[in-house]
This record gives sequence, structure tokens and C-alpha cells, in this order.
Amino acid sequence: VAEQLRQLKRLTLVDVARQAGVSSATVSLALNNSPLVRPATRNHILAVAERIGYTRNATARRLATNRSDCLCVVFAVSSADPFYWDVMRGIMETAERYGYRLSTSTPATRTIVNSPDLPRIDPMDTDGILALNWHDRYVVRHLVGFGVPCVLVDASGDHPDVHAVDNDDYAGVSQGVRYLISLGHRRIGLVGASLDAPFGRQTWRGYADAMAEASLTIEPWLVINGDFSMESGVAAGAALLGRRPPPTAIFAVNDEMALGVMRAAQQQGLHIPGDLAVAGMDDIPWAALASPPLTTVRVDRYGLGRAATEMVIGLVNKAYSGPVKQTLRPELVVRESC
Amino acid sequence: VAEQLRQLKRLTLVDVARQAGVSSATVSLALNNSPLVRPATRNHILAVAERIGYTRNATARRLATNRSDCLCVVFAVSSADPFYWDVMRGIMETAERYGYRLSTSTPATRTIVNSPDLPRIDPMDTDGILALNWHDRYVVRHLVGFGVPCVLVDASGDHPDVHAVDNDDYAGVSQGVRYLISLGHRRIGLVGASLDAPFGRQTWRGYADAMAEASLTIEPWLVINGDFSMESGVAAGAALLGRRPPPTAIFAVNDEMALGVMRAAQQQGLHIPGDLAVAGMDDIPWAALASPPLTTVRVDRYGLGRAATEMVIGLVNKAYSGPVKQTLRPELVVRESC
DNA sequence: TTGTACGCGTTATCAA
DNA sequence: TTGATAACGCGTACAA
Repeated sequence: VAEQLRQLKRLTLVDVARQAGVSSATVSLALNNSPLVRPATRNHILAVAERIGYTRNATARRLATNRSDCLCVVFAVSSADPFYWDVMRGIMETAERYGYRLSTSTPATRTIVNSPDLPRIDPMDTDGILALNWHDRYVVRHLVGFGVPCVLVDASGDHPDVHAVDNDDYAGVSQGVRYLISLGHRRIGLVGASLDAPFGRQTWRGYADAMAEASLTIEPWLVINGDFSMESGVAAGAALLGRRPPPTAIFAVNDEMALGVMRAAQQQGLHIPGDLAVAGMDDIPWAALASPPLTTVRVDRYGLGRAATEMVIGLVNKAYSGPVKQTLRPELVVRESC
Repeated sequence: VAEQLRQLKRLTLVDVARQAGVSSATVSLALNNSPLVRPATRNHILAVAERIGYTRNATARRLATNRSDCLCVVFAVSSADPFYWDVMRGIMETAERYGYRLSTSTPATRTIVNSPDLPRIDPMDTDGILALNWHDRYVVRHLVGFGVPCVLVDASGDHPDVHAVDNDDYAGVSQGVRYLISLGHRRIGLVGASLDAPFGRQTWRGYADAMAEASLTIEPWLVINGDFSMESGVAAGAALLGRRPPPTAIFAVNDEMALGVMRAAQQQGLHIPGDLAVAGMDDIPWAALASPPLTTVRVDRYGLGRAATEMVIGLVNKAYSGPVKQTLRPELVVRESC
């Protein structure tokens, strides 16, 4: 078998051409399904290629066509957060489906003097760039400067002119808050995020608009910003529950903080959802395993990766006529915490 | 800038040669740090290359050297389990460090008639294979048959003759159980895994040996096998706590089941670790977020990916003299559940 | 519709 | 130590 493989490795276009009694150019055309070659000829060639076990040399093809069939995934931070695993699966499977390979640029392996955050990319060996996590303007300009299509994944805040695929954070929060309202809640607390970042502003608007829509007044003391950690959720939850009158429901802009709120409430002997309804956003793997299982707004992480990859591949092939910005709607997942 | 880039793209060895007043062959040698070229000449060439902004064309290089600089990661299942994210990060960052790209083979994109599980790999375009998840013998033989170095990642059970990097499940469990014993526990329950798979047998031995070591008798009714889910952990925990006399500590072979055991105990009004000590294995992301935080045996998932990648790259370069099988020791992480 | 011949940018084999 | 030149395997004008 090993010997056979060595043989296979050495089979080339000319071998097929000889066997088929045509020229190598015709074989090339046939293999690329060119309409120039007569169907009968092509079928014959394909049959011969199949019979002798020919497979074409991808590297030679790339050299001749000046492509690399490779996308580069750029990470700003090396995060163990499972969020990125789902995104990455979307990228991997889509890249695979379209015949692309992946190179990566992670902070761990970037070591340029002066600017350790600047990814080194070989534009000659990269057809497209996918940027994960949030990168600052300088880095994004650097990435775009390679002259290769570049798509930002769920991090387009502050980068209005760059291709991007984002989760609709605004819609997510407003959806979640509307759900709480539909359950009869009127005093709804928000555990938000810093308004310095686009995410914080988007989610705040989602909350505010949903409340206004229902003619509910927004009480400033029912809004606390956290830092995405469970601890900050616990703190925010405890603080919110200390208000008078306390909220009957709390929406947190990510699940970890929502779980923190749940813990704070349970520590005070409160029953969920009886005494307090809690909802989060993301649908992290262990949201469903909490007790009670957390109602949340699921972010389509896999879809983000897939859409971004399809977008960058479309740009590579100049076949993309769609929007430069694409937004994915998150989906409400009703469980038992409300 | 874009115009500059186009220029850069077109710079070739010959351009450097012309500018440096040498032949292209010499430039090639210089770029590859060949001892054949005189240091002065090489420095001159390197300076010229630097000055005119030459970067070498990786594709042409690969064609000439008959390499692909690409590793293929084969998945048996498309799993959202964060376990694989850590492994994947280890693979990605290591591949990047050594200048390799990644292609993937996932079940979602495999669609061959008769055998949808057989990955299609182009051995001409792949320098090495990394197989994640457990693959059956037939598939492993298929993978090895490509004539390209292949390393199994944490799934070498039943494949004694294939290169592999594994977690030492035996050591992990015995370590955890020994820790429980050191805390004074004598009746220690085990939530194990089916003995049909290597994992179940290894972990069982770890438990049994640790107990025997301390001259503790193994009570068969203190051992229940689960299916790795939290639900099965809850069930096993409840069952174990119903035994008379009940165990004072329970070790589960993965964290989700351990968390299930904790929940079962808490539902019975038991206090952890006061009334029952619980320990798990893996150190999944939310083990530390449980209340109380779960004591566990951490599997070095990132290390598995890194070690496997280094092994396969070593095999590619024939420079690997290390073991065909490599085992990583997990590490006890003491938190508050014991 | 098919064949000829050259280009893609390196590496490698000889001579010199 | 360096230079000329042949691979490497495929795509593609251009000619037939």
C-alpha cells in the first residue's frame, strides 16, 4: 500500500494525457470542467484519471493560479472562552466545505518589537482574513492594509467601514426584556456593561427601548453595569435586590452575570423564578445545567463563524454582492428561570 | 499602500539577484542559511532583500520541496464540548509556531457513499494527521494508510501501535482518590464509566489501586457507572447516598457527573463538603463556578494538543526520536468541595 | 475542439 | 563559493 501511494504521488497530468491519448492541456481543461472540451472527451479523460488513480497536485495548482486556498484567523486574545470554540467550529467547517485551509495568528506567537499586537500575515499566502475578538483601530487598519479581504467577527464596533458579521445585541436584549414584560413584570432590573464600549451602548438601548415600548419608566437605580464575570453578577444582583422596591425581574447582558444574580438571590433565600425572574444572554454551555435552568437569549456563535467565512470567501471570489455588514439575530430560549 | 503591495507581490528571487549582483541560486541558498554561501555575500543579499521588501513565495517553495506545510485535524464527531476547544488551541498555536497550516475533516462535511465516517485526505497536500475523538480501528487504519504521519489525541485506546498522546486517566483517578483518602475518608464511592471502553477500565483501576494501597476494601455497591452527563451524575449520586452506610466521599470520573452528584446531595439537604465530599475530573470551565467550587483533577487539554502537534511535526521531519506513545499527567486542583 | 509552449517562483544538480 | 539550468505540476494564451 505504501508503495502504491508513492506511485500515486508521482502521477501527473501528462500521465493521464498519455493514457488518454490527448494533450496535458486538454486534461487540465477537462478537470476544470471547461465547456471548451467535448463531453465525450472529458468523460474519457475523467475515466482514465479515475482508473489510474490520479489526483491533482494542489500546490502546483495554487502556484499557477496565484491563490493560497488559505484563510487566516486572527485572535486578539488567546481565550479559553467556549464562545470562541463555537465560532471556530463555524469557521472550520465552512472553510473545509469550500476547500480552504486555515492559518492562525495568536498573541502567544506574536513577538514583534514595538508592537506585539500586530499580526504578521503573508498576503501572498493568504486569501482572506477573519478577525476574532475586538481589535483596536490601529490593528484593524493594519489588517486591512494587507490588501486581502478582511472580515471582523462579532467585533465591528467602532469599525463602520470594515466588513463584519455581528450578533444583534440590541435585538437580543430588547427581545429578552420584552419577554419579561410579557410575563407581567414591570420593575425590571438590568445588569449591563460599560457604556464606553459599543456593546454596552447597544444593550442599554435594547433595554431602554423595550421598556419605553411598554410605557414603563426606566428607574436609574435598577440599572447596574458589571464586568461580565459571575462575581460582578453576584454583586450587582445583591445590590439590585437591596433597592426599595426591589425588581421582580433582572436581565443580565451575559449568562455568567445572570448566573451570578441567581446565586445572589438564592443566597438571600429567594426562590427563582417565584420571587425573582432572571434572564441572561449568550446561552453558554452550562446555562442549561444551572438550577433552575437559565432562560436566555442564544447567540448563534456557530452561525457567526459560518457567515463570516462565507463572506470572506465571497469577497475573495469577487462574487459577493451582499452587505458589507451582516447581522445575526439571537434567539430567545425559554427555560425555567423566569 | 495598495499599490505598494501589488509591487511587493511581484518581487521575486531574480529581482533580488539582479539588485545584489548575484545569481538566483545564490539568493536561494542565502535565504536558506546554507553554509555554502560566504557570510559576506549572504549578508549583502539579505540586506538587499530587506531593502527592496522581498518576501518569498511560500507556494513555489512548497512545490519545489514537495511539502505542504499543512496538518489535517480529523474529528470523529462535531462536538461543542469545550474540551476540544482547549485541545484545538494547543494544536493551533503550536502549528502556528512551527509554520504549519491546518485543514480539517469534520463529519459534517464528509459525505462518501458507503462510509460517511472515512475522512478524505489528500496525502499530497498534507504533511501530518491529528486525529481527535475516538475513531474505530477501521478508520484509524484508513488514516494511517495515507502514508502520512498520524497521531491520535487522547483516544489511543485499542490502538496500541499508532502514535498517540494521551491523558493518564489511571493516574488522574488514583490521585484524586488518594487525596480523598488523605482527608480521612474510608467509604469512597465511585461514579465511573462503562468498562466496555478503555477509559472506563483505566479509571476503574485507578480507583481500585488507590483504595487497595490504603488497605481499604472496595465495596461493589459503592460503584456506579454513568454516561458522563450531569443527569447520570444526579442519578448515581442519589443512588449512592441511599446505600447504608452511605459513602462520605464520592469521586466521579468527569466533572459534569461530579456536579450532578453535588446537586443530588444538595437536594437531600446535605451540605458539601460537610456531609459529603465530592471530586471530579477534567476541570471544565464551570467547575470553579459551582458552589462550592469543585475540587477536581485537571486534564491538560491544551498540552494534549500541543504535544500531539509537536509529535506529528517531529515525525514529519524525521527528527523525532521520542516515544510513540506519550502520556500527560493530570494535576489535582484543590477547591472547596472536599 | 484540441495541441504547443511558456509562465508561475523556488529548489536542486551540476559545472565552473 | 557561485552560476546556469533543469525540474516541480499545473493553467492558459495562442495557434492549429
